[in-house]
Amino acid sequence: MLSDVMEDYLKAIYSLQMEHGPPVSTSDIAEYLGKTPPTVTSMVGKLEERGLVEREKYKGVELTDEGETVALEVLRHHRLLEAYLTEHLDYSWSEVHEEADALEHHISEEFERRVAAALGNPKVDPHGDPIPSADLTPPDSSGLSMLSDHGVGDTVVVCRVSDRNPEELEYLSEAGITPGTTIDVTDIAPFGMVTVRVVETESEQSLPESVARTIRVREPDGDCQGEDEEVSMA
Amino acid sequence: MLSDVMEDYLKAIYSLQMEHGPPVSTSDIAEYLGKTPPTVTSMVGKLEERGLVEREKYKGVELTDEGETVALEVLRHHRLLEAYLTEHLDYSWSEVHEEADALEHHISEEFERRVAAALGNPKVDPHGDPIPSADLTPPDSSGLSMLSDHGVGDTVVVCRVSDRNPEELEYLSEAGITPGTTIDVTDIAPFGMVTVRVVETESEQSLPESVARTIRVREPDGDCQGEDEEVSMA
DNA sequence: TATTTGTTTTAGACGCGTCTAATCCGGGGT
DNA sequence: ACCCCGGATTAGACGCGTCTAAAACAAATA
Repeated sequence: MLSDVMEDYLKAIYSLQMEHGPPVSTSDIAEYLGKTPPTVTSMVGKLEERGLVEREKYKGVELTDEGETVALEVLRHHRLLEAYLTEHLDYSWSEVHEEADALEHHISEEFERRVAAALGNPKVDPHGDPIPSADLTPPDSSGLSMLSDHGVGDTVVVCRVSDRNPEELEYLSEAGITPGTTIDVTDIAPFGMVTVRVVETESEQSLPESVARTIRVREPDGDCQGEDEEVSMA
Repeated sequence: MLSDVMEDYLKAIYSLQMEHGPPVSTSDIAEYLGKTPPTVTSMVGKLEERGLVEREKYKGVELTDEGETVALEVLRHHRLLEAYLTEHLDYSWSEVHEEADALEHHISEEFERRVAAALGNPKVDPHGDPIPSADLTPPDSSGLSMLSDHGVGDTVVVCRVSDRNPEELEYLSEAGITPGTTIDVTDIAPFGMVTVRVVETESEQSLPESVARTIRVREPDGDCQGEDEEVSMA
């Protein structure tokens, strides 16, 4: 049986792989999880023994298929919980992440099924992140780009925002930038500031590039890979 | 911050105190939690250092007020979860205990509040156990007796059944013995078997004395201390 | 009172997950 | 080709929660 901590490492490695692709460095994992690099080295050693990651010393680490499956399972729990809390317990958009992090390791398969059923098997969570399906096949996230990769004049639709930072989330929520929102890029300052116009509210918002990098968007005519806008938000 | 494990010990000591009164012995705690006595001795030492229990060496242990408050908090979580799972996620009577045990340590105060609100602040869980109030004052369980303490001819109403054993719970559920049920004691065998007639279903059931001890009952005209039959069961 | 019996505690060990301090690569610059 | 520096790993420690084996104790019995 895997410990909660191991699951956290696998989830972290998965997320980092999604962002920068493998291999994932020791220090990136350490930073992501708030641990020291030696701690990570030691833990990664154990994950390797268990066949959950592949490692090349001094190079970095990559999930095996088995490791990825575990990560997807945890992620499924996390995102189903986020959706459930939002939908049925009146949580706001920015409050759910922490709660889901605490619960994701401790729910049974039965609970997972019932929550999924109560939600009607949603495909995305309230942040727009895809919820891995029950069979844990890797979701496909092609067709999405980072808002920060777009230039002035581009019009895009928001698909996902990162759920890692509650303040950021709060801010975006205030600004009306949520999954489904259409935005125009109106200005890019040289010092890493992106200004956008939110089409729905006619308001302009400036975002630091660090935030723009966490916002995934698609072309106006495209599809967020897990299109299913039935999950509401507060 | 208290660990999950410490919370489990406090909860166990609380339950044992409810059953047999203080002091609670090392071996009873060990038995209850499935640990060895030396493990319990060591843990109890830590709880004592933190002021959560009072201990007399070789005698036993008793919760301090602070320790009791922690136990009640955990118990509140547990029982709210049991009620919620039964009410909103379609769990059956006998399935909820394990799930609640896994989750009780990991929900936030916010979650507790929202679940309580979603249930309409119930006073008892599906097994009939009183849910400690939000202010964590000790619930009063006077007026209840054990079914095993009654004699032939007595008529009583079931208030609570223990939630610790799923099979037992399953059996009682089948037998129609649930909180609110009225039963007559029709026979007591010398080898520890109690036979009762369930008034509602007109059926007779025989129960080993060990089970009869876990069923709390009241006089037909009395009140289960947390009377509030709005929590249903499956 | 002396002994036996059963429970409790002490002693010592182990794995997990974490840390700090020290050492060890390896790639980039001179 | 050499050195240097930043990131990675090893070494060694610690607290937690657990165990087994051995010692200490209390209470009942002879």
